[in-house]
Amino acid sequence: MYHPMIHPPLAVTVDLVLMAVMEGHLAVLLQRRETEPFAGHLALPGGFVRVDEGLDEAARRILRDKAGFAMGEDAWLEQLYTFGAPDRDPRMRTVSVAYFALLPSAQLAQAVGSRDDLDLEPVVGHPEPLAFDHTQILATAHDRLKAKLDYTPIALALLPDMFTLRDLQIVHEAITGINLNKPAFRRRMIDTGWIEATGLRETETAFRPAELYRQKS
Amino acid sequence: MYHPMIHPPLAVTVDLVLMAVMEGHLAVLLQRRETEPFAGHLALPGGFVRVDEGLDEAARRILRDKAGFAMGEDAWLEQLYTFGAPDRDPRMRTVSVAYFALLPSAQLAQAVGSRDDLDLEPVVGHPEPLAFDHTQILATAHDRLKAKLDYTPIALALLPDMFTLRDLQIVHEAITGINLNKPAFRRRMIDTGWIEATGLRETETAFRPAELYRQKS
DNA sequence: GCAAAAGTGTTGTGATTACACCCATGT
DNA sequence: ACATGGGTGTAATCACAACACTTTTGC
Repeated sequence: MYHPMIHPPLAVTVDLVLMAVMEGHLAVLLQRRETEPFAGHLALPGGFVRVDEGLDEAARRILRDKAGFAMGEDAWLEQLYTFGAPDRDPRMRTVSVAYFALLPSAQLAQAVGSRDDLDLEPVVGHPEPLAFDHTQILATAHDRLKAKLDYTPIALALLPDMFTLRDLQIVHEAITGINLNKPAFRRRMIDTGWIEATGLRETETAFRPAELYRQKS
Repeated sequence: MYHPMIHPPLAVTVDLVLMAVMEGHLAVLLQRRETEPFAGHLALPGGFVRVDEGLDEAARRILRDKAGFAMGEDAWLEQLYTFGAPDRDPRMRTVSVAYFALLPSAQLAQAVGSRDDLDLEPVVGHPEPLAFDHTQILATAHDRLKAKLDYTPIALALLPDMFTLRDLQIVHEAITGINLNKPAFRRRMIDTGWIEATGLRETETAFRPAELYRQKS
């Protein structure tokens, strides 16, 4: 059934779409390529899957390499889609299992600040074309994020442990690009049961401080 | 960056979850294995991805091999998820890109009838464990199908070109396992805009014949 | 007390369901 | 005529959004 001569094995990679919401805009972590092909272009971070590690494991390893050890553990990480067009990498036939990961902006900013090769770019209205089929991968990740916003607590992965309802609304607006009605949004979020009030308040605010919420259970 | 010695390539396969609704029950196409490992177990049909073909292309080739040429073209085919645990195949490290495909029951029954090695089994309450991680792949496919039922016209892929609203309701009930209210279901389906009345009627029915609908546009 | 943002009450609308009923057809 | 399933009308419920309003805080 299986003959290596007839069915040569392929290179399998993981590409990572690591996103955060910074100052009201959805941003993605990119890496400037120094070698051909696509030298000088921005690309998603990625790497080869090792023979003895699973796909999720490989994705988490790459996440730790880019965002630092501490962030790797509790970040939202989810398989996105697998891209395998024969000509997607001019060097060789590769199949790339794309993952997307979400981090609070503070953690991602800290990780990027300490590295020269990493770059945060806006997801929407980004002018520069990415290397390989990474523009398509990024679009797929953005679509998936938009779709899951309404029926999963995925947005909470983009916020710190405690956050205000306004913070949460900003995250939603950044991802969908749609401005939401404040009272409707508040009640919709509270009704989901995903979050609970802490009893604590914002500090160092110019005006009335808002209540801090946290993820439930 | 890429050293074949350090990053040996992996075997990449496509596994196919080919489903249909037969007599009110969701069924899946399985193949009895004759060789080790898992000899005698039922398994999803699959095959290796060739170096010069894309993933969708490989999935469609396998679909044609199993269901016959004519069906391969217009069947619903969609990438499901990629499974790559290091020990999922005891022979070697393989990464399997799972696809799911949908066919009208008449077409699938015809394809299976002409082949001894193929078998249609119910998806729910199937007692026999499948080979490899195929039980998990099948469960993932069933979940995906349930989820997409409400916001895509995916159920129409399980029906012939013309069908009654009762047929469509049976398909929905078979997939979700939930009995639906007839008038509510009718109107919900018509309001989606996915289907249109043809003006034609069922024939050879014992009682009042129902109107035939077809997919719009 | 004023500005600014947090938070709530009220109403309207659209989607969906449940139930009851009428309609059309073959025997 | 009647049994059977197709198809429709009506009312109740729910989710959600829009808007106006009150409340709370720092200056």
